[in-house]
Amino acid sequence: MANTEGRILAAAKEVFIAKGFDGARMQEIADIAKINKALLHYYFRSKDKLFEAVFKETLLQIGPMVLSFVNEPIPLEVKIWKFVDEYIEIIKNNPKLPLFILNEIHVNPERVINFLNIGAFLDTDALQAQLNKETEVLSTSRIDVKHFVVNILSMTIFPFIGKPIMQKTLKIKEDDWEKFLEERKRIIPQTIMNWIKINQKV
Amino acid sequence: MANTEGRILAAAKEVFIAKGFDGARMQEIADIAKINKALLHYYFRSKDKLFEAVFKETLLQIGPMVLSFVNEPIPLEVKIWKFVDEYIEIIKNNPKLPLFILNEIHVNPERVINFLNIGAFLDTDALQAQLNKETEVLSTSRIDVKHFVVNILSMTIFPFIGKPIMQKTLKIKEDDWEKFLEERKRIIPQTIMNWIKINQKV
DNA sequence: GTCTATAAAGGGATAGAC
DNA sequence: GTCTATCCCTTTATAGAC
Repeated sequence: MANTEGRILAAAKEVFIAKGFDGARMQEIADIAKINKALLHYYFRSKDKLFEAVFKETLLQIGPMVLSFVNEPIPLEVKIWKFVDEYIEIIKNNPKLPLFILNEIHVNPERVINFLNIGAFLDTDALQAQLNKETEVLSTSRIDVKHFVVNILSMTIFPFIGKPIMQKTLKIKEDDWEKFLEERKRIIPQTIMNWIKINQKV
Repeated sequence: MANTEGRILAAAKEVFIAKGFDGARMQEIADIAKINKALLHYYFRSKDKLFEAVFKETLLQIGPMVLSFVNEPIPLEVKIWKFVDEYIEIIKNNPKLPLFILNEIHVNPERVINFLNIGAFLDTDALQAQLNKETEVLSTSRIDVKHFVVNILSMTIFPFIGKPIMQKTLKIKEDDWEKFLEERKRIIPQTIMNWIKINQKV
């Protein structure tokens, strides 16, 4: 059967993301990987080590992919559209990932803190410079790069994290969720650009 | 000593929020409440029942408080400012609450699904009507209430959920966090209002 | 109501055969 | 590499004294 280590990692990823570290059971991971518990420990010494492998792999997979072009010299508006579009597509394929990562950081910072250097490089100074150039052209007041980044990330990621509540509160049926996400690809850049464009000079 | 049940609930809330249901230990709750494990089971039959009590109480406490004025007939811009301001203040006092609630919904929907009716009433139709009136006056194209609500909630709540990553990526020191939140009280309404104001008619 | 002691089950980890 | 059997610690839950 196809390589065991790969199957274990895939199964572990599935269970850890669905249940979190504390809720995950080695037995369930073994069952899904179609092996027994003992073999888990043969490949990865402990639950901690297995989690570490999964978490590291996940961050390496998702981190750089997204931010690769953020530091590149392309027009601001294009950058925003591209970022939102790509990010939503990626998370659509891994909708539970953001909450999983954020929650593990929360409940056990010590366990994951070592890997947080891996993803998420962002040249804030360069981005702030690009923002300054943009607002200069538009003759509007400056935009703080911190709030710029937080606004975009928030509006892009939060709908996935809060999906059940969003669906309930706003009466979005599961069939309409995909359409809703497509709308957001348009709405988010629009919201950001409009914010920048009429930000009155004081 | 002050009423035991209250101390248990307070201790349980603290531990459940910090560690999640799966990570929480009855022993730790007992220690913090300065009683022994047996007494926990005397007051609340099981860990599940105790969690249920805590979760329900938490939702009841936070849900209606926030949305009480959202359905009221006050000007849109005032409503936005007030909402963001009050919401940020409330979460500042319970910064771990949003992630806790969202994660519990995620890892165990069955356990919490019954209580989700409690909070979060929102008259979306009325709010959509108010938005329509606003864009009519401004002669801009209509705003979808779904994205309106999601945008505001996202930008308000997400910074708390992603605090460690925000701090790291954007180099916000702990001392500056409070200031950062104060800035957001101004930035979020501004972002939303600007979005509405120059949303071009097609 | 509150305690100590202990049962009962769960779950991570290991030994040892093949 | 893979399995079965089992160890042993942790954790929830209960029994029973005071």
